[in-house]
Amino acid sequence: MYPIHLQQLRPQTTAHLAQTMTLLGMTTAELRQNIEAELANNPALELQEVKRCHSCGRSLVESGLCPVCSRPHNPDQIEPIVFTSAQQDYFSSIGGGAQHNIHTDDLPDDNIAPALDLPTYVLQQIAPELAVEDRSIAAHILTSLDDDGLLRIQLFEISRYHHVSIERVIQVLDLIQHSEPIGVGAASPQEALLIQLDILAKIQDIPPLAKRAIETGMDLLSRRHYSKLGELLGIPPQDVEEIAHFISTNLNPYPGRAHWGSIRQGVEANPPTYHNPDILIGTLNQQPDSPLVVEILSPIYGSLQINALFRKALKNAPEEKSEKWQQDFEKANLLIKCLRQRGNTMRQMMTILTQVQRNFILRGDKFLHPLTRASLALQLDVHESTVSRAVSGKTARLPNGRMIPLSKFFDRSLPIRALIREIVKDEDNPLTDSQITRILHQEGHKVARRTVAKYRSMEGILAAPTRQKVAST
DNA sequence: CTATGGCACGGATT
DNA sequence: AATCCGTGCCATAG
Repeated sequence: MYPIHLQQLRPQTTAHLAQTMTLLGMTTAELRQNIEAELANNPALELQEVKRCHSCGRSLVESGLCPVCSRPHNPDQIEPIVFTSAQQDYFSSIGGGAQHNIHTDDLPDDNIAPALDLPTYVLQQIAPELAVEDRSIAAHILTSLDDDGLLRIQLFEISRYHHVSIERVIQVLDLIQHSEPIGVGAASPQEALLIQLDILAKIQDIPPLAKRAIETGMDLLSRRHYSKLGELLGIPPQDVEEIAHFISTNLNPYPGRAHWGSIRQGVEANPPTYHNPDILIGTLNQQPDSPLVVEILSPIYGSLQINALFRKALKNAPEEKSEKWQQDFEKANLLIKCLRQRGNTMRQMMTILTQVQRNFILRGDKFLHPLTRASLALQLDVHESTVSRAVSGKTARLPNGRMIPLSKFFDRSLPIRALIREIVKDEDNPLTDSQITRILHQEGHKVARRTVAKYRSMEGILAAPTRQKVAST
């Protein structure tokens, strides 16, 4: 149905097949570790580094404007960033200083950005605006972020450590807080919300009292005591509800946290994890009807190839080394091939996924198209397990900045859960599960009453009798 | 008596 | 083959 012609590469040997499978099952971050390990102990493998734009991570051809992020490139900005030793360890261990972009001789894959973790990601954005002297301050701040992307240490500690004025630290921090994900480096969830709100206010209308609600009624807000909050602000509960809804859909108190959050039995049970995206999905120039742009992030930065010297040496290798070298050579070769294969599979998969799930990506949970891995495998003409592996563990960042696990594309229950959320939101007085079930049936969703109850609790919605009446009748 | 949540079973999915 | 998920039945809470 969909024209895909990327099928040229088929695994030929069992070894090839096996390794392709393992690589496919890996996250970009895991893969990076693997490649780095392989680079370290296989002399046949060589990495040709590529200079990259610090703001968007694209490889750099010449100076001038970066074609992607349209910020000025000039060679001065490309100099390596220097950190104190501890930070340097950190950044190099996560690959911040050395991200590499795979490509092999005949596959110039240049529109692949490196996979980043939070500190590196932010750093790259602010690098162009960051004075060289301030880099160590930025690094200090970024390495001190907690898992939620919040800065829990005191500012004066930083200023004292670097012997600079606190104002300067604040300047740097400000820069950080205003980059993606907006609000990173805030001292508290509250502050993060305020920053986000501020920025949002410049782009669109926001509820007038949203700011005061966050400032004065933060804990009421987070505990969902809307009626009390209403009293505090002097407005009816419906308005509070509206504000709360606005906040929960547009703002994120934990900027570093992946947004898909823990949906387990009502309460947030499992600790939220921050994942680096493996895939970025974006829209071209914000136009709603423009095609979706998909980037499959590459684990390394540079091009991976067989070392030419090694190749030469292999031809007239000493007898006792010959076999070992040959092995190394084949291993390296295999790795490169498999990586290419992996990228290929991912690309094919994402092509279809973005076509099928376009509405979901742009318009939200309600529009998720029911899809199983099996049916996708059929379209791609690959084995089901291939799709399974390609999906497992991977995460994607949507155009609106939300992070979702790739498996969400296959979640049957999602659209129905979204509907339930909506139904309950609009209800006048609490609807029982069976009533909700009836409404869903009218909408054409066949689900059992019991199932509705499950979804409802998954969404953190209380049972009907416990739910407070919203309507002021 | 009604609405819910727990447990467990079977079919689908991976 | 293992796991997940929807569903039915039943006990219990209101």
